[in-house]
Parts: sequence; C-alpha cells; structure tokens
Amino acid sequence: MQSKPTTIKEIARLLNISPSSVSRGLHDHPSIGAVTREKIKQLAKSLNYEPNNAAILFQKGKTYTIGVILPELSEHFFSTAISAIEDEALKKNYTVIFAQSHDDYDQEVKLVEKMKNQRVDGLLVSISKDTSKFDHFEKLNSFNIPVVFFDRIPPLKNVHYVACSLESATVKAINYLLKKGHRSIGMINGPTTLFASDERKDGYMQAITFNRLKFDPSLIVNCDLTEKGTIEAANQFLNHKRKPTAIVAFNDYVALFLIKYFKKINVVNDFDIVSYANLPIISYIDHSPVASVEQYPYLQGQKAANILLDLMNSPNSENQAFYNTIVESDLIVNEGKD
Amino acid sequence: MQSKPTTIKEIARLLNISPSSVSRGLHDHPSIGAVTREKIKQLAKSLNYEPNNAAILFQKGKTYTIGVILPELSEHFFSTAISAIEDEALKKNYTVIFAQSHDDYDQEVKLVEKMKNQRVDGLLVSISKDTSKFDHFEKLNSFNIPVVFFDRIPPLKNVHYVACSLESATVKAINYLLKKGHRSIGMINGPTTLFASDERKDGYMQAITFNRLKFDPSLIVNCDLTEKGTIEAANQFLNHKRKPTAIVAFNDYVALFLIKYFKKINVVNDFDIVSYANLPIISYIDHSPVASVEQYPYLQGQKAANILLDLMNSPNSENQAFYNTIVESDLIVNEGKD
DNA sequence: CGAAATTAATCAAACGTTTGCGTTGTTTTT
DNA sequence: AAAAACAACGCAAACGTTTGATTAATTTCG
Repeated sequence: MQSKPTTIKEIARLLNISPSSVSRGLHDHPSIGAVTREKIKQLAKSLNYEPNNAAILFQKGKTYTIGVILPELSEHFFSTAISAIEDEALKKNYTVIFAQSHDDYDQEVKLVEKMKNQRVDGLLVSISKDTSKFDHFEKLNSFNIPVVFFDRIPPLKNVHYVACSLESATVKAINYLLKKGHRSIGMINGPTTLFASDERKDGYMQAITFNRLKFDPSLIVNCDLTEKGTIEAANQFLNHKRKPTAIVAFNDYVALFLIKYFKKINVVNDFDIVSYANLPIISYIDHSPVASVEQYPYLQGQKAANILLDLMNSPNSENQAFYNTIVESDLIVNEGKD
Repeated sequence: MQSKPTTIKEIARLLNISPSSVSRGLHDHPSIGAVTREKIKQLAKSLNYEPNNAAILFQKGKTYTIGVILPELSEHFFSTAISAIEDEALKKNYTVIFAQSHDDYDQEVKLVEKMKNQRVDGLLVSISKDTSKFDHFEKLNSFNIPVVFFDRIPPLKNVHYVACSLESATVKAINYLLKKGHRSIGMINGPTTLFASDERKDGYMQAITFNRLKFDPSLIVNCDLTEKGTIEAANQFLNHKRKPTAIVAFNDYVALFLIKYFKKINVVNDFDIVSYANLPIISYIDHSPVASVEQYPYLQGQKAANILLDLMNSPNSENQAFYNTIVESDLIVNEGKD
C-alpha cells in the first residue's frame, strides 16, 4: 500500500551494478556502455524512477529555486508578471517561491532574509512603496545570490533591472491628447516619493516643451492615490483658471475614482481621460479612459526571469556588467472612443 | 568576500564538541546541559548560523512544501486565495509552490505528476474546467501526499475539500429578487458538466418551489461563458414568452457581457442582474449587478491551507474521516442600487 | 557502599546522489 | 611482445543534519 519512491540504489541493486554507474548511466556519461545504459534507463522507466530532488539539491548545494518578492499579488499587474516568471522558470526546471511585502518596508527586509535562508539561487524583486533603503539587498551579494529588480526598481546604478519606460509612454500619451486638440492637460500624479511619479512628470514636461507649449506646474497635482485624494485633485482641476479638458490619471484606480466622481457631478463628458493600465476590465465601464499606457507585465516578468536565470548560471566573474532592460510601453487607444 | 554559510560542523569544531551536540543544543534537547546549550546558541547567533534547509529536507524526507494547482492565477479569486494560502503556510514555516493548469486537463495531470516528483508534502487543488477524471489524484494516496480541494472540487465523496455553498447562496439571491417583486427570473448558467452549474440550478429550483411558484426550466439557459454564448442566452430571454425581469448571471464576466449587450440594445433598465463575485471592481460600472454572491476566496484559501497542514502533520491512521468544509457565501446587496 | 538511576555528551549511521580516482580487463600501438 | 591507450565499471567520500544507541561521569537511594 505504502509506496516508497524508487531510488538509484534500488535500481543498482536490481541490476547488480553500483549506484554510481546508475547515476552515470542516467546522465549519459560516456564511461557507461551502451547496453548497460539502456538497461538502466529501461528499468528506471518501468519503476517510475524520479530523482529525489531534495537529495540532489543538497548534494549540489543549489536549490534550483528562485524567489520572488512583490508588493501585492492580488494586483493584476503582479499576478500576470509572476505567471510569466513561473512559466520561464518551469522551462529551465526551476521552482518559484514568492512572498508579498504588502508594500511594507520591514516586511520586505524580513522576506529578503528569509529567502536568503531558504537558499534561493536568485531573487526577483519589485520593491515596496515605502522602501528607500536598500542595504538588505546588498547583503545578498556576499552570498552570491543575484537579484534582478522589475517594474518597481530602486534608484541605484549598480543593479540589474527590468522596467517600463513610463516617461516615453507619458510622452506618447500627452502627444496623443495634444493631437486630439487638447491644450490644457491635467495630470493626477502619485506621491513625490515614488520614482514612477518622477517619470510621469518628466514625460509630461518633455512632451509639452517639445511641442513648444507653456508648461504650467499647477496642472500636475500630487495625490495619495486614494479615492478621497483623487477627488481633491479633481476639484483643483475643476476650479483651475485654465480648466483642463483632458486628464492623465496615475493609474486605473485613480481613473476609476475620477470617473465615478465626474459622473456624480455630471461633468464626465467634459474630459478625456488617459490612464496607466492595471485593471483588465476597465474598458468595460462607461466613459472609460480614451487611452491606456500598457506596461506589459507578462513581458517584464519574462525578461526579468530570463536575466536572472542567466546570472545564476554564469560564473560570477563578469560582475561589472549590469543588465538594464527597458521594456517599451505602448499607448493603447481605446477603440470606439476615438 | 565570498561568504560561506555557517554550518553545525563549524560550530562544533569551534566549541570542541560534536556536531550532534550542537544540533541537540539548538533544539533544546534535554540531554544537553544548560551551559553548553547557551554557548552553542550564542556562537550560532554571532556567526549568523542558519540551518541548511536542503540538508534538513533531505534528511527528514520531507520538503516542507505545499503545492498549489489552480486554473488561472490572474483571476482575482485565485490570486486572493493563494495569497491566503501563502500567509497560512508562512506561519507554519511551510513554503508554497504553485502552478497553473490554465483550465486544461492534460496540463493538470502533468502538474500533479510534477508536484509529486517535487515531493511536495501536500497539495491544494482547484480543478480545471474540463477535468472529469480524477485518477491522477488517487495516485497520490499511495505516496501519502494528502490533497485538499478548494472551490472547484470534484464530485467525489472520499476527498477533503473546502468550498462555497453556491446552492444556498443562490437561494438567497432568488429570494432577494422575489422580494423585490420579480416573478420571472432568468438564469444564465454554466456548462452542464460543471458541478457549480448544478448547484446554481438546485438553488434556483429550491427557492422557486419553496415559494410555491411554478418552476419553468426554460428560464435556465446553459452557456459556455463566452461573450457570444452570453448574448445567445440573453436573446433567449428577450424572446421568452414570460420575459424575465431579473437575471442571475453565472459570474461577473457573464454579467459584464450581459450588461454590455443590454446597453447596446437599450434594454439595460429592463433587468435587475445578480451575479457571483469575482471581479473586484464590477460595482464601479454603470448598471452593475444589484447584488453579488460573495464567495470569500481568502477565507477558503485559509481554511484549505489549515486543513492540509493538519493532514500533513497527523499520523496517516485516521484515513476514514474526510474534511468537508462549506464556507457560507453571502449575498452582498449593492448599495445605492436598491 | 554498591547498585541503580540520572545527566551530559559522543558515535555512527542514515538520507540519495554525484564525482574524483582507482581498478579491472581488452584492444591498439610500436 | 611489451607498453600504452581505452572502455566499462566499482569504491568511497562528500554534502549538513538528525537520531537511536552507547558511553562516561555523576548523583541518588536503599
């Protein structure tokens, strides 16, 4: 009743050869004769032999595991990204373990420590909102655990990362709105502490100045990304001397709050809204954004995973080169709204 | 530069005692004296000793890993559930690995096999849509790997599971609609192969007959859950001799398709819609469902994980008792729509 | 005071696999 | 025909930790 998994020893015993020969036979080592090799393989197959991973990991001192730390799994962006990571890892026979920081710095520090103790071979990280120190990652260097950051990356030079250029995407978004005839464009930006806020702002300014228009700083409002904050920001626009006719929202949640509020006060048709995609079904709502910045979470996850797999399997000599991959984001125009 | 993790052997060498004493000391084994124990612990701490997990797993023949197989991580329900699973596992120092079947039977079979080979200590499964055979799970019995199904459970008696009682929830939904005055209620149900379809149908019938109303089978339409299928189902209702005034949609996606279609043909105000929750933001759309059946994914994940942890740590004697946990689902009435 | 019980530690095996090195025979080279 | 090369396999150690059995030293008790 109680099946024990087949082992190499068992196969060796049945075949009257040594375990080492079985091991070599299974790995097509040249020093094992063809006939023996086939006998080994056939018996292994018929006994449903599967290598005991724990034993291999232990003996090789590797875990064939990559850790993923991200802020919030239930966010569509991250669940998509981790899905990609898992797919890539599976191809190379790596296992993925993950943990959520819930956007908490202390939690993130703990998780990094835990991942290190779990002896992950490498780490993929999307940093939490309120992480501004990065010592906890540097410790991993001495243990030779490579780290690749994705999407939410730290403002450091000497790290590997994959991210989206929100700046160029924002330029595209503003250009699109300008081409539609808008001359006063508001932006509900995130907290100033976020790198992503800088990128949006820079993109905004770049597009405005490139088109030889006057940049009005009061058209960019920082916001804590809550519903309340969004409404406050919206009110600033409504009372603005140059009331904008289009608004770039920090993300789909903000866009959602905005649309809800605008509907309530019956001004929803006065604005074109552009947002940064993270809710798959936003296009289903009425008066949904006219365009969205697509950040390709699957692609980002894929690239980050592949870079990490690369780093883990290369000698640690080439420490000077850092992978800095930018995934181009695209402006997706919402059809039927144009 | 290149740090090697501290080992028990190293500690033993430095303290001039045997590795076994160190191991016992760290585990508060009574046969180690208090002074020695403290010396061991202090040195271990100062050297940042962390047990080599791979070695422990190997030697114990356990992996302290629970596997999760689910259809689609990007669905909000599942990402929430796995988030709960991870939280529970972490508490007991278990690691979670997961994989997606993408609702494909063959893939699911492969994943079960893979999880078995990875030597997971237990498995949590939400079965794929087109799984109707369950041999691949039974094989796990002989390897003493407990399985707990959650949400999408197989129609078997001798399995552990956690699920939502969609039947009673459906009763609540129908009762709610009846109380609102509806007398002809349509239901867009899923494929007949799904257990979840049976439950909805049973709940519908139960509520109708309990209220001494006549049950009209043509008011329940099976549907493949695609947009096209939803529209076809909707058309059946529109042409029905007793055109319903309320419709119960199989899930939020179906509700979404339905609302979109009804809006297009300008009949959206003719219907009250009730749905089963899986999209967190559905309440933001116009003409959103008047009520939703909440299935508490976090709670389900939590319970399933705890049952599994229980099973893994109990002797395999009590094989007769099966955990059959039903999480009561609630009808959430969409405020402001009532 | 000697036997038994208790305390505190050690020994050695085990878990399954890999791998450097050694040992056979057999074949090829000069 | 002796030396060199090669083919095919076995031996044994190693990875870090746990644990049953054992030993040695000390204490307790009748």
